[in-house]
Amino acid sequence: MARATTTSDAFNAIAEPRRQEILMLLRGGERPVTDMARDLGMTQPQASKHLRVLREVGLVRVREAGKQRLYGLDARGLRPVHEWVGGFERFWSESFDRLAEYAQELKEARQEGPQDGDVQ
Amino acid sequence: MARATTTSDAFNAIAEPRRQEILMLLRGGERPVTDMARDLGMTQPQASKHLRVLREVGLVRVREAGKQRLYGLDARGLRPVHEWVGGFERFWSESFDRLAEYAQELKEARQEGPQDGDVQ
DNA sequence: TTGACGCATTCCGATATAGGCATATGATGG
DNA sequence: CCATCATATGCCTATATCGGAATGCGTCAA
Repeated sequence: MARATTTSDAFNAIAEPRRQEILMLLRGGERPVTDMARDLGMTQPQASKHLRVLREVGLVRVREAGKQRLYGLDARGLRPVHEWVGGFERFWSESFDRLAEYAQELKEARQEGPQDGDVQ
Repeated sequence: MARATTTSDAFNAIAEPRRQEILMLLRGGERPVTDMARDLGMTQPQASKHLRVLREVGLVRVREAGKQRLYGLDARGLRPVHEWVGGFERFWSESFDRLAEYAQELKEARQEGPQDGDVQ
């Protein structure tokens, strides 16, 4: 098997830096493809492809306006992501304490038995 | 080119469902590899590989304990992700309203003249 | 020392990108 | 109907997975 499809969910879709840029840009309002491509320093096909992915996971929507296609943000799909990550909030707050805790455990372990240490 | 490396940052690392499961499981405290593999229904090599990725992006740390290697959560790396996604919070709240808003803007724009857009 | 156990790594195959480039498709204005 | 602008797609290459199976390696107990 290979990696999960970029269109499998919001997590995978926003993993790409370029797509993150697009989403941030769209917070400023709807915009046509070529404009975005220019502002973000990418080619038009590149922008179109990334927008396609974002569209497939529902993070952006399109609206036809004459020759142009205005892409707009539909951030609802980011909410689940925010909540999932938020489920770890208390852990990154405690991180420092926990590190100290581990250091402590480490010393104790050393005196008791053989040795150990942080690997990595 | 190919997709960004899974170890390039937390965004890419947590895009994998299996790794999400691991992180969730680790909220319960440190655990040895085989235990996790069993509980999550994956092979030991699979668990080891995913843990390696998580280790490389700093989302977990290891501690040697005799034959075992205890993996523990280090959620600090998730904070930036949470904040980035949080930057869209007001948008998923307004989503519905904005859709209506856009429809409105659309009509107005049509009567005025050409078009433009918010240029960030 | 030997064997069992816990974990990491390596090799393999199938797959899905991301980017570059060329081109097809659509709508618009003469 | 034609030329043009705005987008979407198709094709191609290099690359990095993910899973599976086999194996290497360090630790522990008898």
